[in-house]
Amino acid sequence: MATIAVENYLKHTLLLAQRSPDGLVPMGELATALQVVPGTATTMVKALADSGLVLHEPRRGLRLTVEGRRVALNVLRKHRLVETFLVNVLKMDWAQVHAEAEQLEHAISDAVLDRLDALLGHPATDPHGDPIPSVEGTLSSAVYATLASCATKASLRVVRVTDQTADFLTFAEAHGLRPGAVAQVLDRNLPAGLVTLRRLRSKPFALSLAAAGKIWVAPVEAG
Amino acid sequence: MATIAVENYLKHTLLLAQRSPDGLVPMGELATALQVVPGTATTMVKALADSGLVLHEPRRGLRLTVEGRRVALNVLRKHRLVETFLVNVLKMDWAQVHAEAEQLEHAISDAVLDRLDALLGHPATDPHGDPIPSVEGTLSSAVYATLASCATKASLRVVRVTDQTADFLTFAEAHGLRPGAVAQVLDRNLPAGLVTLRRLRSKPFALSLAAAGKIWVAPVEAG
DNA sequence: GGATCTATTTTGATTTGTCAAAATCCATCC
DNA sequence: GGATGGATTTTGACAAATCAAAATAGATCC
Repeated sequence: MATIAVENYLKHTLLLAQRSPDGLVPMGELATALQVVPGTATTMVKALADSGLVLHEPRRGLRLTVEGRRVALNVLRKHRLVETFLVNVLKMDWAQVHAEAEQLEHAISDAVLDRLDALLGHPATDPHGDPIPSVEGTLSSAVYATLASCATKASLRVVRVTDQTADFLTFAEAHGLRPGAVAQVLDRNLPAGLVTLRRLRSKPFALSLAAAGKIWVAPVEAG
Repeated sequence: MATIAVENYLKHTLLLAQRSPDGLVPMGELATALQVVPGTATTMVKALADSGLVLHEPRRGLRLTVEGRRVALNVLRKHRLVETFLVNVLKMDWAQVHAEAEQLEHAISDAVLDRLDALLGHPATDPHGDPIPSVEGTLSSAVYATLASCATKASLRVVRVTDQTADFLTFAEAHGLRPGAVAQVLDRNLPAGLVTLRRLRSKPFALSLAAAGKIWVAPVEAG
């Protein structure tokens, strides 16, 4: 069975590969994500390649094999279902649950995972709006507009918050910016790098373009 | 923070110390419990002693320090609350949950532990009847009679099943021998090493003295 | 097309936890 | 009171994962 370190390398490779068109992940990005020095990543990736979990293209990067992707998706599924459990059942603060899930994702068995999934009603996304991989190994890759790129004035529904930092999530929570919330962009000042926002019946407030880009939104639908 | 290995050494030391009047645990017992060779236990115990978690009395054994006991109780509390959660909430088979909890006990934070404890209604024992250490670090050490030592004919309530082996728990479950069940010892044949038992309205059945000694019982009380 | 810069790899060392097997201690037994 | 035997400790080795720092490969820039 994969060690905790192996699971982490594979999970982060999957997450980084998602934002790269060809699925090739540079060594440096992986090392940064895992908070190890580059040499450590090289050593480990070579070992993963020997185990058939990744393909290593020296000096270019790595990509997951089918088996590596399978393992990575299973870990990600555990992570996101655990987060959902911690928020929906244990009522924990969504800013904390990422750190908790980083540990638990390596400790829960597939049997427990299945029970949790059933208890939670087979959710499609976690509390941050991140898609939960299915048992069969499919992962939604839907792309949405963000508060930095969407049309102004229209009513929009928040669908995903793509920054797991506790500080950012606490800020978002404080302004009601969690999946399901409805808001509209009042103004976007590019030179100043500011977006002005209003939630239903609340006071307008501003946030940076960088922060706004982390909030994914969709048009509000009937019902 | 304590590593997984350290937590396991301390937890098993606590469990073994409970069945020793002076709290001294022989090296060999610890090594057997942890499934390591004796030399490994010696090495590790010396390291634990350097960290102030145990006292090592060379060639005699080891005992927990106050700090070591504190850590061990916290791990044991996690283990038993997780087992309770897995059985009571996720409805898992009580024969499986010990193995699951062995992993999870090292991955759940104190914050999650507190929420779990509240969700479960602050239980005093786990599904096997093993006492759950309190947040304050107290652990019931109540001793009961067993089906191998109790009076015959009297109605008795099962309070604890002290063998976490999946096979044994499956056997016990099949005969309804879980905490709360009521049964009476019909006969005890010492030369044959057999105990004959009957649960309310069920057919009598026999089990070995060794097996009977693992089932703890108390007099049935009114209500 | 050579100098330079940056990302990556290599090298050597460290920590943690483990095993195999040899050495040692100590209680006990004649 | 020395031989025996079982538990414990010591010794030397190893695997996994990491870091620091030197070496190297590639891209880029005049």
